[in-house]
Amino acid sequence: MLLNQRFYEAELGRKTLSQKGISEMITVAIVEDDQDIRESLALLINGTPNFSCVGIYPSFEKALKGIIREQPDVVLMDIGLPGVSGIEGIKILKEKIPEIDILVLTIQSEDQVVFDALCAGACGYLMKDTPPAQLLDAIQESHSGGAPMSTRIARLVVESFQVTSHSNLTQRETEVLTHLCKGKSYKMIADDLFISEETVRRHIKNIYRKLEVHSKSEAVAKAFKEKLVNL
Amino acid sequence: MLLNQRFYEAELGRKTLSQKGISEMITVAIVEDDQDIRESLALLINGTPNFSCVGIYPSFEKALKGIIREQPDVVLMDIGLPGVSGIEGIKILKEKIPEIDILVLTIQSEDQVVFDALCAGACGYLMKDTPPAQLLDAIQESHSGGAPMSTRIARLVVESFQVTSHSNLTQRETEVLTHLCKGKSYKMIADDLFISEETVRRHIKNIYRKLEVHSKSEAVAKAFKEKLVNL
DNA sequence: AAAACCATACCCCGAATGGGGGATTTTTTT
DNA sequence: AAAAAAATCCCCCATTCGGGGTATGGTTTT
Repeated sequence: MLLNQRFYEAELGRKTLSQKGISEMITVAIVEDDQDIRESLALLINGTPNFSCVGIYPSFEKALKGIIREQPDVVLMDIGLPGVSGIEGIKILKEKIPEIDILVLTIQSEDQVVFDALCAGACGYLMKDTPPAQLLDAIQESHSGGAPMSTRIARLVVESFQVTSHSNLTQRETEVLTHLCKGKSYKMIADDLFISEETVRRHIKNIYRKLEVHSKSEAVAKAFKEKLVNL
Repeated sequence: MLLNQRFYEAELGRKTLSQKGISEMITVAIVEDDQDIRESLALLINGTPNFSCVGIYPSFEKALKGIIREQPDVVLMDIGLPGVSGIEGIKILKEKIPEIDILVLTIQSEDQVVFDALCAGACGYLMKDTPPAQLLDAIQESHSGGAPMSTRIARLVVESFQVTSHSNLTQRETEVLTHLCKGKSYKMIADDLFISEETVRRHIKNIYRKLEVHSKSEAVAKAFKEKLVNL
């Protein structure tokens, strides 16, 4: 059977890791609404040396109490849960147990979901098609202070740092916007750029038109969100 | 000279393979000022099937022309380079060849350097103590659209998404600040929170005092930079 | 050469903002 | 129960800001 086949391969992989000297017992809790996946995961974890599943739950509501009691090292959390969403669950859990490592394991890969999960406090993000051996590695990695992510997710996260967004602002306008983002007033910007306050006003008018905003705070907010400036 | 010899061989190798139409070959360039490391890396890469080193350079200045000519798939880049820094180099390279994957390989692990490198356009960040096998995996991973990072770096990156900073703002003040960060006016905030504009004004006065700022744009800027709000 | 764009600068005016007071009620902490 | 903190509301006033014009000189594109 395919499932058992996977487990077997995974365990082979783990043996290799064991030989490398990784020998701490890692306790894991699972929050996953699909029964098959949930139980497969539990089998995988309990069937692997140095891994122990200390709780399997079909929803966050049912998980919270047990997780607080068991204090597992790592929680495998689905996102698309009934009732309290995985994202909300992560927030709540991290508030109760700040040092816990929450590893998202889901089929959802929309950018916003990924970022929401990480903002909420997840330490890693894996797609459900992750092979068993890699999943075990990822749990280990989470517990070792890492942040395992599926290939595409990792790139997504890294690219979020890059200022890609080319607005249609001119160089001077970008310069003025940068000063706005430092909280400067018209007058201060004028002094910094050695131009008249009226010119600053003119640039800002154009910036507002191009960004479709109507105030400094809105412009600053947009600049930060869309990474229009290099501070 | 050894360097030229290797370089020559590398180039020959690549051309031959290209002619044969073998496309899974990953071409790599190395920018690293330490000669020992540089040559070890080249040996490792050239000694591995499907990897080919198509240029090794001791500085960015010496690398730029060759990299543009060779168009390698992946560049292994040190940060602490003489002359043009690795960070600057990444920016320049990504501007010239946007699709190139730049993998930082360095001993520096200060948070700011890591973020600077990623902002500049690096697709991954490895410490120099990465074992050879993992380094090769990381190069492969970079080329497959991933973002390989050393354990600690990955966690650092993921944690950067989390709103850790607990300011001394009250709940209501944080709420008001959140609305400011959406670019709302006093009046709009008052309407949203069902309180008078005067109360909004009062909250904002207190926010300014606590954040030590004197305008909306400054407050918004600080809120974004220190992740005081959950947008 | 004409047109378009950019950076510069000025005027007017009403609305929004920031800083200074003071005050009451509710909630939380001690 | 008392004290402290938080949230609510009000007034005054000078400054800043946002939107509406207009204009000139320089560059770039067409």
